[in-house]
Parts: sequence; C-alpha cells; structure tokens
Amino acid sequence: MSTSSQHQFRYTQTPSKVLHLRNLPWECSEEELRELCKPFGKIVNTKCNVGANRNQAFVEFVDLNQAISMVSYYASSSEPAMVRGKTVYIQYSNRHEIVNNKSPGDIPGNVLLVTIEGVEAGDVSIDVIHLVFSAFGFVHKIATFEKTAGFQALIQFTDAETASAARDALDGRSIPRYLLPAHVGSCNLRISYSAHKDLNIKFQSNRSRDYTNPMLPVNYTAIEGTVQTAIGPDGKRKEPESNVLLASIENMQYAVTVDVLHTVFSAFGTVQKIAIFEKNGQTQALIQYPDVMTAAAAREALEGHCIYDGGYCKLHLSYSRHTDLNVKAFSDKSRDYTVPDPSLVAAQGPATAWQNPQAAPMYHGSAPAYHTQVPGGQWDPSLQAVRPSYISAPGTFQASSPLASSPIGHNANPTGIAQSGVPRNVNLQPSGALLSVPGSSPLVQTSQAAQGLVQPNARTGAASPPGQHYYA
DNA sequence: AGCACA
Repeated sequence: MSTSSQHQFRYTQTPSKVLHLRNLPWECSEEELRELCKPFGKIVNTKCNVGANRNQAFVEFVDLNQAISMVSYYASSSEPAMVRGKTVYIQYSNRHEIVNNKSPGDIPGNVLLVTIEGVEAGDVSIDVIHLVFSAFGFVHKIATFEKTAGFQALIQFTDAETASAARDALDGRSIPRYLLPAHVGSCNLRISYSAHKDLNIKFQSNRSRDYTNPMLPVNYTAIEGTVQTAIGPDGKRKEPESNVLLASIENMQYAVTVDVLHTVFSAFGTVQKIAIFEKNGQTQALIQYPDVMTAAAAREALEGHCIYDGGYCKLHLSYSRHTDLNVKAFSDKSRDYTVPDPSLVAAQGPATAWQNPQAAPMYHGSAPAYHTQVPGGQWDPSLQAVRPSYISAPGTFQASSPLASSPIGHNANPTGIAQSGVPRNVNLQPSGALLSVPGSSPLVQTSQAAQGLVQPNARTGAASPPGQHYYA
C-alpha cells in the first residue's frame, strides 16, 4: 500500500496533469507561465516562485493529454521551452493536482490592499495615490490608514480585472519620485488583493475618498489633521471632546472583554457601542456614549484607574475622533447595544441561555463572506480606518492622577474585594465596586450585564487570576 | 536544473 516506496526515477515518472517547471527566470510571473503553457491546453491552476530559489513552478492542465502534449512537444523539439531567454525544463509533477494555497491576498478582487513602504502617512497624499492608480481605470474609493505594517491604502476599482492590471503593473514598483516629498527616498508599493468588495467611506477627508459620491460630507477636522488640536489654558494640547472614548489598556494581565468594559463604563451612562482592538501590540477599546458630557464624566472618573486590583488593566482614556462607531453588533470584540440583543430574547426562554451568551444565536453563518466588516467576528481597524483615525492623539494621555494606582472604585468598594487581589469581574455585582465610582449613576442593566454576561466569563476562567495574593 | 504545503 505504501506509495512512498514507488520508484521516482526521472524516466519512469508517470504522466500527470500537473507539470513541474524549473530553471525559470527570476520572479517569473503567472502570466509568463501561462503564455508558455497555454498553447497546449486549458490551464486550471498555477503555482509560481516555488522552491528555495523561487525559480520553479507548477502548471495544472484541465486534461492529462494536454500535459502529455506539452512534455512530448518539448521532448522532441529542437527549440527548448524558454521564458525570458532562459531554457525551462519541464517534466511531469509527482503530484496530480496543485493544492491551491494562495494566501487571501492573492485571490483577485476589485479592491487592492496597497502597502507603501518606507513612508509616513503624511508623505504620500491621497491625491497622489489616486493619481497613480487612476492610470488603470476608474478609482471608486480610497481609504488610507496606518497599521503595524506601515502606511496602507485600500483602493477600490470597478472590477478584479482593473485591479489586477494595476497590481501587476505597480507591485514592487515605486511611486514616481517627483510625486513625493524630497526627503522620501524610495517607497515601494506592495500590493495584494483585499477581501473587500465595497469600502464603507463615511467622509471625504485627507484619509479617505469616495469618488462615486460627491454628496458625501466632508470631514474638515480630519482634513486639517493635527493642527486641529486646541491648546488648553495650561498650555497643554487639548483634544477635542467627543462622545466616544478611546481606552488604552495597560498591563493587561487579565482578559478585558466587551462585557467587562460595558460594566465599567455603564456606570456613567448608557454605553451605545464598544469595540476592542489591538494597536501596536496594545489592547485598546472605543466606547461610545450618546453624548459628550457622559463621555467626559467617564473619562474624568476612570482615567488612570485599573479595572483589576494590583495595577492590572490600567485605563488611559482620551477622546476619539469618532462620533459613531461602525461595529459588528455581537462579536467577541465588539458590541452594539443599540440593536436588539438576541441573547436577551433567548434569556427569556430557556433558563440556561444566559449562562452561555456565546451559545445564543448571534451571527453564526449570517455574515456574507465579503461583508465590509471582517468575517469571523474580528473588528478590523483597517476597515474602520475609512473614518479619520483610530488614535485620537497618541502620546497625549494625561499624567496619572493621584489615584491612578488604585483600582477603580477602590474607595467606594463596600465589599473589600479590592484587598484580595482578585479581579473584580469574578464578583461583579450590579452595584459592585466597579460601578460605584463617585459620580456614577446606576444605569447598569443588572440582568444583562452583571449576571448574564460578565459572570459566566469569570466562571469559565477567561479572566481567572493566578493564585497569588499580593497582600498575603 | 530536480517537486509546493501541512
């Protein structure tokens, strides 16, 4: 039964629909490969840049006879198979199909993900990007953003063919020097396909454009960028207030879930939406209130405080530039409390429903593969980046208040749990420590937040503390 | 110039 003991000698290779090609030129493109092989039949799949030297490739024909015809042709031809002047050696592959391990970025679509290497966001304007990519067809929308990978842009074309033409022509190339500021050396473009079909552009700004919708409101704040930050009376930069808070969570020893945040921030008013994401390796969250006043109250009370005792999960709060988050309603990283919660409906039915909110019928399978929000429940800041920015103002966190090292509600905790070193969500109560911060209003829905969602998480160990007690 | 990926 063992196939591994079969002879693999070159002259006894059995024909296969898949051909193995070697000695290809450097960075041989799929197009070049197809040009060489298509006279012999219909190509169903290819794989380029294979092997340590990336100079091998595979081609799969739809029919075995087509592969045979190509091998026999070059076996008897006086002219060898050539690509870019290099002789290409062709033989049957020892496999019978190409396993398509194309990464998502290689699956063609009408939206390109462009990484502009070696530049900062301010170096390449959206107009330059538009100019460069318009050479290949009508650019519908552009969204730019900065992530760990660098300065990136999503560029939406009419169709995959146009996008593909732009990618083939520009991938690995640089934006012409005369379109760049003098201090920028080279800036190579790395281009892959985005899974997105239609970008969700909210404003015309210096970071995003929708060329199909001239009626779209202009976000002047975003356009004017950083000069917009006002100067406070103390001379410090003062970010414009917002109804949306950006929470940066430091010393994340324990899991900080949407439910935990909801519990904490609901102490000050209705929390409309929450989104948790990673930025530069740090966990951050956006918390949306209905109005600026509530957000300001929450910011004032919570800044510098820790969610858990012992200095864990310390909150730094600033105002986001967002005013309305666009988040998936029920995912593990985001919640929109303004839409009906199916788990609440479920809770009124089966008695066990509340114990495991994850089991409640939420989004399973209902998200289309190419929804503008990321499949799989992840909240992807890059998508949201069609809006101005995620960081309201990096580095402008205020110095910690005198209470900064004390846990939230430390002074107001009637239970004394704070002294135990136990994370508070192990014992969250409707009026528990986290919710008793001075100035808070008791608006938390007890059945929903405290019992239904937070406690089960604690039981499952998602945020269980290590055993040590710091006061032992 | 000699077989991918998991």
